[in-house]
Amino acid sequence: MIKKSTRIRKEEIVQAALEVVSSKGVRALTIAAIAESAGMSEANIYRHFSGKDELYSALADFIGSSVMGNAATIAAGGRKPLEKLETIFFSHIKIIAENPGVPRFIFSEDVFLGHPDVAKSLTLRIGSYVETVSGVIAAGVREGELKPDILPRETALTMLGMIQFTALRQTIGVLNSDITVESRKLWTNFLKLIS
Amino acid sequence: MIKKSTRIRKEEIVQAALEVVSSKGVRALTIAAIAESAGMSEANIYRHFSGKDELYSALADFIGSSVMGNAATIAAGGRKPLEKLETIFFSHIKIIAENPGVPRFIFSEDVFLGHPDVAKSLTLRIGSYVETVSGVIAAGVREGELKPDILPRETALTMLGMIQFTALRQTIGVLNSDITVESRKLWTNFLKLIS
DNA sequence: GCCTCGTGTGATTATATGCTCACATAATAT
DNA sequence: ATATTATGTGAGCATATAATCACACGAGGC
Repeated sequence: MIKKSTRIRKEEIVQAALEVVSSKGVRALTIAAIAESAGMSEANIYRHFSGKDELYSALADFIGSSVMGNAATIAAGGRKPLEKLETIFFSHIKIIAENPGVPRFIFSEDVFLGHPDVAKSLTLRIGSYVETVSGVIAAGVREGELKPDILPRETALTMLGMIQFTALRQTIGVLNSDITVESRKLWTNFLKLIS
Repeated sequence: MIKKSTRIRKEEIVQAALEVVSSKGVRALTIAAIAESAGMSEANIYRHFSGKDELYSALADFIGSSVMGNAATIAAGGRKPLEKLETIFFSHIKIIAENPGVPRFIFSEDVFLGHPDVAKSLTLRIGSYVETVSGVIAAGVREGELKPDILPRETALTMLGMIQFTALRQTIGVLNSDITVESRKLWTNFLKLIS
């Protein structure tokens, strides 16, 4: 029996939870499944998290900070708007491709109908994500890289919808080709739409 | 105690199930919840359906035929492509607004990770839906209503992503304004993107 | 009217799941 | 070295859920 600090164990447990979601879905995110994936007893999960609610919260924080913060960093960079947009798009796709659990968790019913506090925090993050992308698009319009008459917010929502729908299609297995190939086609076409 | 024919009861049960999904999510789609919503005993559900699998199958058929068949009918009509596209968009939004359970069920994990047969049938329907919309867009391009260089399939996916994302945002409560208002803005902007 | 067969139900079972508890043991301070 | 504290675990509890069964009953054919 090996003992580690709570800090380490918490990270391990969150990682294990994310793996479970990626491989078997949010529906299968049971304490037993997490414990098995993390290689420890169920009771030990409760030694580090008060319950499922706190675990969900930690998972949301991890996903939120590591994933959505990414877009903000890119947006704050010094490149041209269109370049930023493309980078945001493909890094988002990459995250989805590597870790299907991320979009599944973020938009899961378990979170939004079962854990209101977590839902609230995720809602805020999604909102700021939309604003970030909207800002980049608005800048692109101002600088003449994009069509002059498009609405930044609605265009941002369209782009995020495109990404989210790709994630969904991947989850349900409708994507026959690779997600990277598919996303490249989608981006090429989106460029024609916005510029 | 009132007795009705199996045919009637089956419809009632499917309706009750859809109501449960709409109000409490797929997660809450338990036999007990359906029984309560339909006003009958749990055991009576099994009198008409062999189990949850058959029930899911019936629900998928109902949604598929009544909802997705709609787009095909519109597409087969005699109007101009752009008009058709707009009609498809707003009737899809209307369905979502009136019955949030529809998109929830169609893209639910419970279906795609728990009921493979149902998933397969839904996958087929989604595919033909994408093709239908793609066809309308292709016609629009040919007739000069839409930009000449856009890709029909990718543009169709973008449009459906926009719809699906709206449904998701409605489900998780990110939509502050009404879904009809939101969808009008999105469509206005989408028109600018494609024409 | 009444007989039969399909329709309806309360009680029950088996299993899964979130969670607790008494107890064991490794790490750490003294 | 020993005591203390935090970490780890098997066993068990309460509840929820899918499914079954014996039995009750109502509608349509005669």
